[in-house]
Amino acid sequence: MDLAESFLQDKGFNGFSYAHIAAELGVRNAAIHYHFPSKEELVCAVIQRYRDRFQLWINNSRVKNLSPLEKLDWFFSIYTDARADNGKVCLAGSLETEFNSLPGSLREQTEALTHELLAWLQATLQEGREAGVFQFNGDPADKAALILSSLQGGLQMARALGTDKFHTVVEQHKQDLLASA
Amino acid sequence: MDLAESFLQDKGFNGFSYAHIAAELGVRNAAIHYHFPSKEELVCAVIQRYRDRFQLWINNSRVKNLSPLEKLDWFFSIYTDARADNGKVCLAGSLETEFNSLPGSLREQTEALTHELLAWLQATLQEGREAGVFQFNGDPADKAALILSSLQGGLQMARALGTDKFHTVVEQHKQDLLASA
DNA sequence: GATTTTACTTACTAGTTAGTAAGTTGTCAA
DNA sequence: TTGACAACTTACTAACTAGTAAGTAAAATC
Repeated sequence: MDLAESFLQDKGFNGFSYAHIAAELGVRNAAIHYHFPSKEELVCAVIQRYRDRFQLWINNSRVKNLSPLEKLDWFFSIYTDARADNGKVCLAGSLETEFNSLPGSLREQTEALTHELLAWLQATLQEGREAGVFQFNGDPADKAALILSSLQGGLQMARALGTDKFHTVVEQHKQDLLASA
Repeated sequence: MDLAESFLQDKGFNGFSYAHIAAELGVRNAAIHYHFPSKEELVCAVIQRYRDRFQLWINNSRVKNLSPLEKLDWFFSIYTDARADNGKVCLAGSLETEFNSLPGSLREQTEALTHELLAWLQATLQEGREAGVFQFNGDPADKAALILSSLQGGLQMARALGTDKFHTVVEQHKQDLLASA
């Protein structure tokens, strides 16, 4: 599952095969089919684990007790770390790009994951604005969609243009949110 | 080439084959290999055509004489139209997601295309700010990267969450840029 | 100690992939 | 009228794809 997740973020759903994972593990194709009968089930389990992990994180007191700005920094660090790890891309973003060639259950998982990321970001933005730390126009839900989409897109853009381009996007977001009215 | 471009935006580089194009055209695989010996050459030609088309557009007086706000609306409309056309995704964004499994020449093309999109957006933002129409913090290059990344990411997110989510992202950008200081 | 279960292996299938070689047909120019 | 060429076709290859069936060895259970 670690390898599947890594390949997903690296090459996309259509970019890796059982053979790639088997080779890396030093086992045969069939060994993976034993644990995950179909590719759909394998990737489904990977996304589910990713979702569970995110829920665990945001419900953990170590994140829950952070200030809005610290929460945002923590969230950004997920993407910065992904970028630092061989230019990996957000799992949700990778799946969305291939959404139209994805089996049904994976579309649902992708949708659910994206909703969960957005919901948390929206709540954090709202919390920060109410605390007077963040400034932005309009609905927190819209600003959350803007930020998440640009994080996902930024990771992809960084592959063509380098890590710096991604860091400036993150910094620009912070500058926009923290600019005094 | 039209079909290849469409498939690229729909399924990604690893998501379509010669057979898909041949079937749609009612010809055999080999007929496409006759015109484009390798998939790399086919996709390379598609990106080159896309780049040429963009250069033609931005150098055409119909776009060149537009106001900064109208230029921005025109740029956004490229993405809105793509979204409206069966949920297609930005060509640059699609290629960047699979960047790590792309042949060398396609990486260079993707890089060049992204640079050209960014450069035009940056110039337009700068022009708008100098004309007093746009307000934003920091370097126009950074704001351009933020906007482009969120357009690319937004198109992908819209696949999972629907067209509305993309429109709110576009509206949010306009609101941010036009907000009186 | 016998039996079941787990985690594999070897060996395979049917379908798809990009790509090639050689033959066919229609058009157009000399 | 001939010949060249463009645009295909049929027929193929080698590699890869997800997925399966049957066999095996070790560990856990009874």
